[in-house]
Amino acid sequence: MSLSRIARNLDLSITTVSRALGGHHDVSTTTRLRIEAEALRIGYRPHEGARRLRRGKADAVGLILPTGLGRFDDPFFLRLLSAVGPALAEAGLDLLVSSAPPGEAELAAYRHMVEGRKVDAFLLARMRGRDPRVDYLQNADVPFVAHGRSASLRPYAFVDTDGAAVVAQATHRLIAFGHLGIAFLAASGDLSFSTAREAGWRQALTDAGLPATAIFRAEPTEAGGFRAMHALLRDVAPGNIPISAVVCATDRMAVGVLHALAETGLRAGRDLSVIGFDDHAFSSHTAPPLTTIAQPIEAAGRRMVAMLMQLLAGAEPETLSEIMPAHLIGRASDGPAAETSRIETLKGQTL
Amino acid sequence: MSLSRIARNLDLSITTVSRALGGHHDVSTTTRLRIEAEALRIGYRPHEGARRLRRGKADAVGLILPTGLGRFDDPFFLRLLSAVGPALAEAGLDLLVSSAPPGEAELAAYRHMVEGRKVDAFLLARMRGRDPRVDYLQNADVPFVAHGRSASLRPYAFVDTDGAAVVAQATHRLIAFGHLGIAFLAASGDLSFSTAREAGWRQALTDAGLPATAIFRAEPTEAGGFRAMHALLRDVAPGNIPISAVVCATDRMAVGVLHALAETGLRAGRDLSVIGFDDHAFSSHTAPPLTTIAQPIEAAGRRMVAMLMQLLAGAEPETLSEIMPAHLIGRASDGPAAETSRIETLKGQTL
DNA sequence: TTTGCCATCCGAAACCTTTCGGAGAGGTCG
DNA sequence: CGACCTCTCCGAAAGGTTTCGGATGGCAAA
Repeated sequence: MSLSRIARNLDLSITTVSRALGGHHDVSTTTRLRIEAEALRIGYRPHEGARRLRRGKADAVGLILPTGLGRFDDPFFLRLLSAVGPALAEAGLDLLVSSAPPGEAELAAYRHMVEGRKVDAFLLARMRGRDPRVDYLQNADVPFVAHGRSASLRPYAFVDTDGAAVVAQATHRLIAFGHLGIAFLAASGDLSFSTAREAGWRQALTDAGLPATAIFRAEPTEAGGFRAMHALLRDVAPGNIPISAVVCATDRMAVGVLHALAETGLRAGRDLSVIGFDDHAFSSHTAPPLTTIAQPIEAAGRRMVAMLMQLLAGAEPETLSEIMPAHLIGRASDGPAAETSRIETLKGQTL
Repeated sequence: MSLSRIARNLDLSITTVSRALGGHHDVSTTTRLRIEAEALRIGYRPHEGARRLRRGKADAVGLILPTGLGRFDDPFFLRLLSAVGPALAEAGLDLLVSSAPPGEAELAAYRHMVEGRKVDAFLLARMRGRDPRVDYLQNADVPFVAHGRSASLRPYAFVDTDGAAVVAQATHRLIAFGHLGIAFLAASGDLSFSTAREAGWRQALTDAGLPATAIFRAEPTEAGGFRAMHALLRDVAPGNIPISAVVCATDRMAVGVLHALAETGLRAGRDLSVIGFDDHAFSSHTAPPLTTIAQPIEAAGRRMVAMLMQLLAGAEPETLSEIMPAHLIGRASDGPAAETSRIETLKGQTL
């Protein structure tokens, strides 16, 4: 099971066995062959732990899932994991996963991995506007690649989706449909993906000379979307909804919005247009099927791993960044604004 | 940063420092205090890798996510991870995650972790009827705890949901509603959770003297449920559906079924009753809100970790098992069978 | 013959921890 | 005074790997 065992069996030194198996040049072909045969015979596998101790590297990367309030379900992370796992494995790196709610516990989880030298680097997901994880890791001089941007003094390596551009595109689609009161349902919690998407919505409205005032925010879950839309509908006289379309920061929120509409007897896609973001598996099976935006999560995960390898090979973080395009998928939850709806909209612009 | 550094600074031996920090008794209080102060001063943290090498343990457990065909979204795994992560961390164990599609690649992933001595044990999820992972791990003598049961010669430690009992209960609810043609939509792929749930459905029908013939199967995804229901409706004359209710193996499938119904103009809960399983976050926001079954995933995850600790402490696998109850949540996707539907049902029993 | 070079091999240290088996000092007891 | 015990401490080995700095022997060039 160990180098010493092979060395003993073959009456060679441990050094020679190590160098033979390591593919170094100063071992004769005959010896190398003998060693390889013996290694195969006894089923030798290097002891990763010993190797890592000696090399001073953990050969592992950490990923700490930001648990939400209450239940934690977001398909985003699973899709990221399923792409990142194999890519990392291929590079010979282990993936250490933990989870913690943002806050002190989260930083403690990072510290735990860093101080125990369990990982060489991190993968960060779901960036926040001002992200304490970035500060900590930069200070501790631990390399990392993030999915998403956040405000930070020093640049870092990241992959991001061009949320602003594609949401602007989606908003223009609504404008072309004749909508005038187009709201944005933002995610609470200073999440940068939401900020970027909101900027796209704002830009599109401004470009069209429309006011970007109808913004409301909620937890980025189905329940959050439901509650927000429900509150909006409740506070307003029936038939007098101040908006005719809503762009949601996530598909999950859009599902909640759809539900709130259905409950009030409003038809999504006709009485009110709804657009989501993510194109999760359920999004093509809602009622009506959700018009949404597909972002390349799996590709982003693989790209993040590739960047991590470069970082570990000594590349400078500021040279590593990529913004990936997302694309709109038109389904049935949006459509032309009804005449009445247009009129109501003009009346009730303030929200 | 290391014991030797403390020892050097204090002019003591490494042994003494190790024993002081390890809480052994043969160190004088004075020395212990000096050592602790110095450790604090230089910010000493034991090197996990070195400790593990010496102790011959990895202090880590593996979890390999069974990637599905195509996209991999199932909220189940995320909920499991978010419970398992903190529980493991508290026990001082790391969680190594990877992902692989069932088959040769999956076994290779397990072998990779076992042979590289990266983990001491595994957590298994989504058991299959005849599960090669169980055989491999039992042969390799690696401890593990599974979520779900599977056919195996030797017993193993597991936590499972009592899917049969609760699905029987759900089926009885449908029977009480007057349904006579109650179908089961099973998950393809020899998944044991589906088999158990199917058994519950069968049992309830048999108890009620109803034939349990209407079973069809599909991928356990929204698309799978949609396609299956769509095919069923397409092959049948309108108004002549041979069933009036369908119990789905998972919520995701139920969402697909709901979609297929909506597309055909059928009203779930009135024309056809639908019951799911899992109570995922989106399930209370479908149209109509889904009647489903909540299973304690987070509690199961914590229980699995507790069992794992016992296993690592030397407990015998056959002494470790727990079957957890699940409970029905009545919402709006099921209801009394319509008169016509009852009649049609009697006509079209064969499916 | 000396010198130098190449190919092949190896001892020992290092990575950091834990632990076995003492050792020395001081006290107690007969 | 010697035997024995307790308290406190430590050297060295072990865990498995990598790697620095040689060492040996053979052979060709000078």
